[in-house]
Amino acid sequence: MASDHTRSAILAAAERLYADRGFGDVTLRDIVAEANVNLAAVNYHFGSKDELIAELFVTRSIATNRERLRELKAAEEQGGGRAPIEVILRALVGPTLRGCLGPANQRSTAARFMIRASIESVPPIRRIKNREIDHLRKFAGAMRRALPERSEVDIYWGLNFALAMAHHTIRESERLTKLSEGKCDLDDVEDVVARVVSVATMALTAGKVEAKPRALARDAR
Amino acid sequence: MASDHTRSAILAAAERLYADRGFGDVTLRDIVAEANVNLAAVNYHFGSKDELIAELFVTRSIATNRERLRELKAAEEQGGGRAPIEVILRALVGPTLRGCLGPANQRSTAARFMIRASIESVPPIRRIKNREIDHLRKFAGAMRRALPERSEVDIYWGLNFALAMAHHTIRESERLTKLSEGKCDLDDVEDVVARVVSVATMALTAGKVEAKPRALARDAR
DNA sequence: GATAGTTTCATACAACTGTTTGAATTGCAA
DNA sequence: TTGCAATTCAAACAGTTGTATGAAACTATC
Repeated sequence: MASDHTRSAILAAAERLYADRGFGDVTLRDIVAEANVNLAAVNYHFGSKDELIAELFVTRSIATNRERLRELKAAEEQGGGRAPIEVILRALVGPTLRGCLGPANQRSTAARFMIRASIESVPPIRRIKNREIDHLRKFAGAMRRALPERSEVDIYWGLNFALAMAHHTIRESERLTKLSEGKCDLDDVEDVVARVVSVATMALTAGKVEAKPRALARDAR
Repeated sequence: MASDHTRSAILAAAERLYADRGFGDVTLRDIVAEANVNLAAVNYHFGSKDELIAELFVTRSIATNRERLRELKAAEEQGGGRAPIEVILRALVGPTLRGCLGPANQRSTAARFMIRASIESVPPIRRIKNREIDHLRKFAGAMRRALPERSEVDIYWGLNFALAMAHHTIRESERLTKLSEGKCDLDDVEDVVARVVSVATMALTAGKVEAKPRALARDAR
């Protein structure tokens, strides 16, 4: 077992480099140089480059998913098995947005890595993403419970659009800032979350008689 | 000038291969084999691999942009310089969705190539995408004219969300089909367009007194 | 039909990639 | 200390990549 120092030095260096420069032009030699370890160490500790990338991604990925499910479960328990749709959506997109947006200087390496992973989809990561469906199904279930009168198709479309707005905003945050000449403040994460949740909620409840007219959910939770 | 046959054979072969297998694992040697031309032909006719990719992308890209602007202009002229927001949004997302969705067997190579370009963002393509901002500004302008009482920030967010839903749906169409077990019909393109436009419209008009209560815009245009 | 310009071709190049090897070193238990 | 396994290391390997070269084959013009 030993110190494990080399192993974690590689992980840290790889995450940092991938976050900064993307998967495309970071080689194993760059990583080992940054980590101050020998080239062969990567294959010794991880087996292959792809397995290193996969380990980085799954680690961050299950952390996000756990956070999502924690919020969802708390909300459903509090509501006796049925949570308001806004809160479900917030549990879905909140952790990702909070992880990936916010002031750049205080954005964690982990967050920047996940942004990269979302922009440049590299094979080992794509393989893992495909297994995320089961996770999403749990949210679809919660949403169905929250909106029992809504058709399943509409639920899935709402889920799709919610993820769309969250991921696209992360992925294209730079362009949105430039396009809006800074008027859209991507650093105000809670505002972004509120906007996404609000629009997704409208998408899911439009054309229905609402139990109670809701505010924009800007200050929910 | 000569026949230009080699040049277009390379373009066609490259587009086909990139569309099918992605940028990641298609080499120049694959392309020239598919095109039945010599390896050196690519550098002779295009200068470099990146310039070949760029030419493919800009060609398809300006075609889409032209189509978008044509629809936008037609709508604004018909409305005396101000088009309804639904029509503007339809001009924004319609061409892309129509180009990239629909029954797979009748999906053009060009469309499949653009989907790839949207999934795997490779450097030469990323550079071009960054110049797309001017194009989007024209839509932001039209949207401002359509919704003069709306704040600029809201306009940009609405634009962002509209693009988000369209692009994400294209990019993750496979996953949405799987997640919904086929219940979401991605082949019914006009339904997808209507859904995106409808949600984006709600995002842009919510909280305002609407001139007239609108239907879901499913049959607009 | 010679000439000049364009295009094709086989081949080589140079660089870089992830991975493997086998010896050296380290750390720890007996 | 001795012995053994785990780890590190320098070096090489094998493969692939995009690109360059210079001769050959065309093509059209005069």
